[in-house]
Amino acid sequence: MERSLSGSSEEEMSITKGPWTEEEDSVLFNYITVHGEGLKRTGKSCRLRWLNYLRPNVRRGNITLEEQLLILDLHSRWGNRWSKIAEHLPGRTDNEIKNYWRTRVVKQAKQLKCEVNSKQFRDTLRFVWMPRMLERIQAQASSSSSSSSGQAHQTTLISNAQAHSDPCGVMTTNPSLLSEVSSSALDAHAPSLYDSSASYNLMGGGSSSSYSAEYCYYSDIAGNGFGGSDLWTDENICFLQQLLADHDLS
DNA sequence: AAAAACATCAACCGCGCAATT
DNA sequence: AAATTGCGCGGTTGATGTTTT
Repeated sequence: MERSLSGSSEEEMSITKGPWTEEEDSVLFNYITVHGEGLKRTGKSCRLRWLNYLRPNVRRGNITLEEQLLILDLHSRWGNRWSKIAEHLPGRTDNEIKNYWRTRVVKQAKQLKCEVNSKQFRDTLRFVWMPRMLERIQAQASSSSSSSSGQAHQTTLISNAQAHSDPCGVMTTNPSLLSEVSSSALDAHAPSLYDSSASYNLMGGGSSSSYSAEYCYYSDIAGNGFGGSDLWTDENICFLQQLLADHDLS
């Protein structure tokens, strides 16, 4: 499998293998001489501590809306391939993403009494949560653009969100992060848990007409959308429960 | 104020693959 | 070619912090 190959980034390409040189032995020997064998930790534990905590540029906490959106999207393609997903979120570890998924997304599925992998819940994420997140991201971008340098960024967001008609085009909003999505969306090798004809089209039309139409309906009854800084509010959960109940009737 | 319940997140575990002996 | 060792992954646990009763 690709598992162990997945870490084939530049840094790891330069890893030295094979017999140790005298110089390497010397470096290791000097290091241990200075610092001692010290830690009563396994190599595995040290590695984990370094990767998830001590490594420079590692980011923890406050997962942004853009990151949440990206996680949901990439998870819909790759499932629980946490390390692969993490490659697309600079500074985030697979562990952190996994935790986010379990503590936030799985929790919400439970509240909605859905299986997290059920079509019902995946569709809810896809056609309700993700468009909502996108709206919020756009709203943030436009509100922050009134000051300083946000102007160009906002223009990009809006033009991308409205111009793209290809599947997942809506996702190509943030030049820094979300461009990852569009490139991976074009990757023919990327398996998707969803059928390939579906799309994130918010405006109706396209190949996912039934869900797009539903989304428009949801949008109407949802009024101005989800408020607050957290999308996973009680209010929103109630809304979704209602939504799913209605959906069951049809 | 204390206890219970819940949420979060760092760390551990076992497995499978790859590299090495 | 077989056995051993090392590594990275995903699943899970448990300690700690926070909220609710």
